[in-house]
Amino acid sequence: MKSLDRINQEALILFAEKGYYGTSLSMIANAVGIRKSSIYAHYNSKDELFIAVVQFVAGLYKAKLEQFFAVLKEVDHPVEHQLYHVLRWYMQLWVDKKNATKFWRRIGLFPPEHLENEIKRISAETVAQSFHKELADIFRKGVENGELRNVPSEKLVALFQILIDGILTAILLNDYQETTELIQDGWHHFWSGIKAADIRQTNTGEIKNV
Amino acid sequence: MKSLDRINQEALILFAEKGYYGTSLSMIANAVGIRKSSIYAHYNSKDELFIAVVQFVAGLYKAKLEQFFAVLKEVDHPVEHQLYHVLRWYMQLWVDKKNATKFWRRIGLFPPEHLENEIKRISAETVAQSFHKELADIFRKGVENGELRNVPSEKLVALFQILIDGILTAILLNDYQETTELIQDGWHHFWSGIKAADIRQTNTGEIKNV
DNA sequence: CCTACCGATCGGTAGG
DNA sequence: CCTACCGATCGGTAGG
Repeated sequence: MKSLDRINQEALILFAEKGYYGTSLSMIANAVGIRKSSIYAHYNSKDELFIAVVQFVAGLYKAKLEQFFAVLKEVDHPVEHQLYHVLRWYMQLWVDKKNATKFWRRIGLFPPEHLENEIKRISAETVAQSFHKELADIFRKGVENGELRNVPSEKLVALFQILIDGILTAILLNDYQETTELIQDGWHHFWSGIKAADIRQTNTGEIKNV
Repeated sequence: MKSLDRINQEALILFAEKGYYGTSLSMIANAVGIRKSSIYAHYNSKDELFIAVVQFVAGLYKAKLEQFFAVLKEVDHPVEHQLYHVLRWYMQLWVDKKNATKFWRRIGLFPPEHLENEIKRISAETVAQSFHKELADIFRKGVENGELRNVPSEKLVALFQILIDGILTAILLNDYQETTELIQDGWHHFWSGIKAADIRQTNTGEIKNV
């Protein structure tokens, strides 16, 4: 693996675990096995390295997101199944990319303030907007075909985001390894609240895997 | 105001905004208007000051929590109203004590690792356990009197916590000033999912204030 | 990618 | 609560 990639990788781990101010360039260099000053062969400042890591994670999420929704759209599942799979996919991302997720959540909630605007811009342009758009499309379809109650899709996206953030917070706070039950229960009750009234409540929560 | 109180107050603001490593003792001293070394008349180390702030916020939350639930138990509201008021009270705490809430969330999700165990111990002993207990009592009552579906109260507490954390994350991420709509929508859908089946869905979301 | 450095700031101490 | 100071480490540079 190239030295630049190793710097980015170790920087991601350390920034995720200790934050921007809790991570020094010496710590990153030590983790890579080089001298601190060698980092400056690749980046002109700590801020530049940090933003590069932000871009790296944003690009990773963008790729995963596009791939997932492309596959999801190929088959014509009911909205109920589509949303459940979005939830499962999102949480699987946490399991697969813990460092990236922890980093992303940290800089989203508590960014170093002199980089806040740039972080929010990158997040919006690379990930947040398209994720929001894909979700809104699914919800709109669900309202149109009668699967969902007639609620504005913007509102449904906001509610779904609350569910996602709530579950992710629980995972981060309690350091869960096993998230399946949490996701299933959370989904079950969320779906009970948004589905059209003519679907029986006793019929929810029995979703099979793809 | 005493100098010690001013140190605690400015430390809380700075730790909340910049975190443990992003806040230096000089910054705190500057904010108070004293010299850095004067802080050592009150605390023996940065860690000691930080933990004192943790204790202060924990004590604040404990007092608010005990007061709120004492009042809540005086009147015999339906579980639906009780839970909605818990949600409203919790979010009002955010509005009233933004610094404390931001600090509390930061140290809960991303504590400085050498203080992680102590922070979690203080949080559990002072706030988290009793909040959990009060919620479980309400849910248990709701299941017993038939207002709620027959779901273990532990599970209902976890779901309610997801709702709270999801809403709080939305507020922190988007810097909302107006949280009323988010809370009402979130509550509406949460309640639709947990209420007993014989209550009509169209009857929810019309909760009055106390 | 290295050695050798820089001024600034860090948490913390001595002594009053 | 102050002045004066400590060694260690910070982000960053010069020069190879």
